[in-house]
Amino acid sequence: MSPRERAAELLTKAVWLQGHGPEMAEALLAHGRIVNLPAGAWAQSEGDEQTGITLVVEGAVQMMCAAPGGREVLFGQAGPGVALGQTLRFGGGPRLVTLICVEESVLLVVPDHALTRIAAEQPALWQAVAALVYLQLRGALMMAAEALALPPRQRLASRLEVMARTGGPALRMNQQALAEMVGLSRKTVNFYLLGFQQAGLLTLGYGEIEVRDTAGLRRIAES
Amino acid sequence: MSPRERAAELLTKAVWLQGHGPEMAEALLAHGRIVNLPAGAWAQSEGDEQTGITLVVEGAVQMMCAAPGGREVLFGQAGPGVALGQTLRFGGGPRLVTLICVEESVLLVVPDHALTRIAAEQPALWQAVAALVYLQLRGALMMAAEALALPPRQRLASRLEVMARTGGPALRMNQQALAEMVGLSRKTVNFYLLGFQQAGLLTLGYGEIEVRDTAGLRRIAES
DNA sequence: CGAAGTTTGTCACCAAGGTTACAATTCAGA
DNA sequence: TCTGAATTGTAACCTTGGTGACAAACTTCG
Repeated sequence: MSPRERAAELLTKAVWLQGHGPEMAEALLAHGRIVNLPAGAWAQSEGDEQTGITLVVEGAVQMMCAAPGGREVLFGQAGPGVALGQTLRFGGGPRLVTLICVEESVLLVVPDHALTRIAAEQPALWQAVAALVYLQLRGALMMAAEALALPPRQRLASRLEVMARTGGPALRMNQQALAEMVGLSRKTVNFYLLGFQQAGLLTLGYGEIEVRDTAGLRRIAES
Repeated sequence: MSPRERAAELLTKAVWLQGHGPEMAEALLAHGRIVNLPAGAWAQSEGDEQTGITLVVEGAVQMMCAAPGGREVLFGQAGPGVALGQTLRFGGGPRLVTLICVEESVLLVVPDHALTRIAAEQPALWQAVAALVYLQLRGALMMAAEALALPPRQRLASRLEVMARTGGPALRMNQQALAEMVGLSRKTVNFYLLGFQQAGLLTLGYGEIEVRDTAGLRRIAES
């Protein structure tokens, strides 16, 4: 299957496009651009296309976010089907999220001006964009709440459960990256991961974590 | 000035409504409802009006969010001018944010069905909603990044700086609430606050914090 | 196969925040 | 004015996660 066909399939299944008919997905495909990127590449780095909607079609990207003090905080990893919406129009300031490919990836990029053009014919596009941003808001808020209120072990379990649920049970990331995502040291993450493995909740590999029992992880997160 | 006039003034200044002309603010006012609530009251608790746009006109509300384990996490406080958009349409699940008045407050509530009605005449409304949600997303992401990456002292300074910048220098909240918002114990927060006061960055009162030097707080947050 | 680089598992030491508790202060209402 | 509730300031003790370092295991590429 070609990347474009794959993107079309992902768009038809996207929650934020439900109820808008196939013509909107087609418009996004028509006005968007398929981008191939090698591992380690920065997405969204060229010219005015820094913002708009980005859909991960194949591969995986890490999501980084700027924090005070010039810190770049790794806060998540996204696989095929995940879309990100961002724009410079509202509120100004620099780009919110930076994407970095952790492996060879294919993205569908629909820049701001393309969105404007689509909206000229399909005003409902903004409703879909609002839905997309709202989904991201939900995720970000949950993450913030977890980071503020959950103790380390529960926090780790919760994030593993979320990532396994949204991106499949096989998580391809090393423990250093995972540690950054939950705000802990690698040592601590390793310690708890070994415990989870002992309990049969997951299997550890080299640069990989296979989640085997999401319900069990959720139970820990809620404890 | 009547609450309705005050709401109109706040709407005309709202970032997320810029570029949409006065008729959109008027429509929100016309289809919205002014609600008076006493201290301690739950906002958004009646019937189908649980979601939509809520604008704080007078007073102050605390924002809570559900975390795993039935925990309700206090993550912020909003004063006049702050708007919240949320909806049950996308992604399902329970309401994202719960509002509780910390003092007698006046809110403008524009429920989902009213938004739909306004959008029938002004399709650009969804663009404004997308902008509003995007503003919230920015805030939530920054909060998550801070919670994950900043050490306690920097985290506290950063949140104080943000709240002083968006809601005025006089923060009316006790140290217990502040501690929950930054994910620390009251003891630790009290310790750092006394240090900040010593450095002349703020003044502590009974249930109140007067920020005097936001630049200084930002310097600490970035250190 | 062999070498280089990455990732994991582990250690001892240490700093730092959490817990629990209590006294002092401030405020609100009778 | 007086009383009770809420809030702040503070203490001792203790758990727990961070730091820095290093060996072992794994992967990859020549």
